[in-house]
Amino acid sequence: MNTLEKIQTNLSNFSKSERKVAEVILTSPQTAIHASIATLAKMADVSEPTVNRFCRRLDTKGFPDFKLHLAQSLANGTPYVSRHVDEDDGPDSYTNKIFESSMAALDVARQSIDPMAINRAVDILTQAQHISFFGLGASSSVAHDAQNKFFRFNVPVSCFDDVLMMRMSCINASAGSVLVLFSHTGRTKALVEVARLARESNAQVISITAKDSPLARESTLAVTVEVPEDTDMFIPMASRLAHLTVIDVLATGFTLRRGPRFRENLKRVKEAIRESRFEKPSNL
Amino acid sequence: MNTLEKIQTNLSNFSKSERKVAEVILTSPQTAIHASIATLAKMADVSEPTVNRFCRRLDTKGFPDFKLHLAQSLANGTPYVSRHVDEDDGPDSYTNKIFESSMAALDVARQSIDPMAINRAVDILTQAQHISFFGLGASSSVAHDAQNKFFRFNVPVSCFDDVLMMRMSCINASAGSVLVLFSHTGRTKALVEVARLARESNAQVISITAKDSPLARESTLAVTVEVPEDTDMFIPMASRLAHLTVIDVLATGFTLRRGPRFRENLKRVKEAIRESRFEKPSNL
DNA sequence: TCTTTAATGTAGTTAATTTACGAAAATGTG
DNA sequence: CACATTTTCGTAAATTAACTACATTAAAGA
Repeated sequence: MNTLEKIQTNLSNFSKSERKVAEVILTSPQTAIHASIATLAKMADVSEPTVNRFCRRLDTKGFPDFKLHLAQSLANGTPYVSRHVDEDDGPDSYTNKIFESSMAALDVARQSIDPMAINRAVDILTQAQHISFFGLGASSSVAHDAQNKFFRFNVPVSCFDDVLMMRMSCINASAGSVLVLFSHTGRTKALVEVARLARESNAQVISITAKDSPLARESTLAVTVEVPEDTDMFIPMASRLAHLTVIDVLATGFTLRRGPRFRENLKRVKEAIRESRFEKPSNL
Repeated sequence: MNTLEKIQTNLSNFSKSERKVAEVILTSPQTAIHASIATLAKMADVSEPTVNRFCRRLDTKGFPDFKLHLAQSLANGTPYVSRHVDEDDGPDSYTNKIFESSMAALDVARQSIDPMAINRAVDILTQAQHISFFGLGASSSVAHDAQNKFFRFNVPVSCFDDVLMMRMSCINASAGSVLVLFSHTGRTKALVEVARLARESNAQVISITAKDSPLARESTLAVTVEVPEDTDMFIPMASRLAHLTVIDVLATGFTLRRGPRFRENLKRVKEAIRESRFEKPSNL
């Protein structure tokens, strides 16, 4: 709940003087955020510490912090909010809603990711002798994408979206093998089983999945991602986007770790594709 | 213009030290709004007055006022700016940059999409007797994802990431066939050729690609998407995300067109997967 | 009415921000 | 290339704002 609404709802819980402060803020919030604690106290006809206590009561660190929160709740220009598609939405409407929900989901995912986990994952990946990407169902395309990306790095990669192949691959895995498993829920039995098998072969298992999930527990390293999934649609949407972005992050970390000379290599890969394309007109 | 964008655009107008401050703020704006001027100065390795001058340069009354503006722009609409990853960025920094760039890219893509093209694409898809998804290279995983999604709709679908298979598939295509081609550039010779072949077989060709590209011209319907691609990295990143989101939009349009009874079907598909998963603890 | 507790204000303390000024760097000029 | 001028930046002092501790008052209960 945003701060302004919070003031509104808690109005009855405040003491007499605190309510005076609340009234002033609700009447002209724009003035409030630019006022000093002294000014505001005078406007509400209370003492400065009362204003301060009022702020603390709203779970803020103090007056300046409170102003920050208030400012944010005032800037309600409908940010990236996940919005549900309605039955009677037109193309224009549902297109926007879905794009906005996707952006909102990425935002949530971003905040939930632990950069240290990313860093450790990059550590492991850079030392890998072979990287395998595994994903089932909707995550199989994510795994394919990862393969495509890391293939460009001139690292031995493979990718499976088939449980039997995964299991066979695990048996042949060794200490230098790194497996990257993608699963939104982290509860797909077959995949959790694969993680266990792989670890029995001393391979390293990195999972991109949900926090505290069976898969996360079964992995050497879990990069946990929180994604708000719109369950109305019964189709995973946002989680793929988040996982793909995690791939981008890992790939970026990988290239950074390898240094500038390595990037020359990427350039050459890209140039190798060029001749398969039609030239762009003149302006470039 | 919001404060964060303003910092981004004026980056070149700042002096050396002010730019250091700008970098710190752009890297972690959330930290910045909660920091004191002293902390921020230390983070940017400049003096406190420099931070203050930086604030004034952005038409604010001073540091506290600046924080207020920044807080608002963080809460507001599109605070995300596409930013390049630096050589010496840490995991925290590049993770944020990439997520933010992705969000910014989706925002640009959203604005560039013509809802009427979406609508027509949905028209065509709902009437299809068979849908094939084609993509090469980085787009092959996009095509796979589309297949996975539309497969749930109980529509005959196929997916190819191999040119020969695509061509064979085109020969066998008929009037009821719909091909969906994914290509960021729209300049991949092989794919443009496939589009032509398909149309010769009277199949409908929908392309998700760049505006005014050879592929767009060769298609029955082009859903054109503009994506700001960070060419520094030599790896396609944002375009896949945008294309996947377009898939989501098309799939959504598809289900809406089919009506509520159709969505019951999706629910059943989802429930069919359930038993392959570990139960979630008790709280749900 | 007295006691106890909660609420509020006063005054002092601490912390943060801003200003004034001077040094250093950068830029332009003879 | 030396010198002058302007811009940039930092140090230190001054100012302002915010917070704490404590005293006082009001309210509630016995």
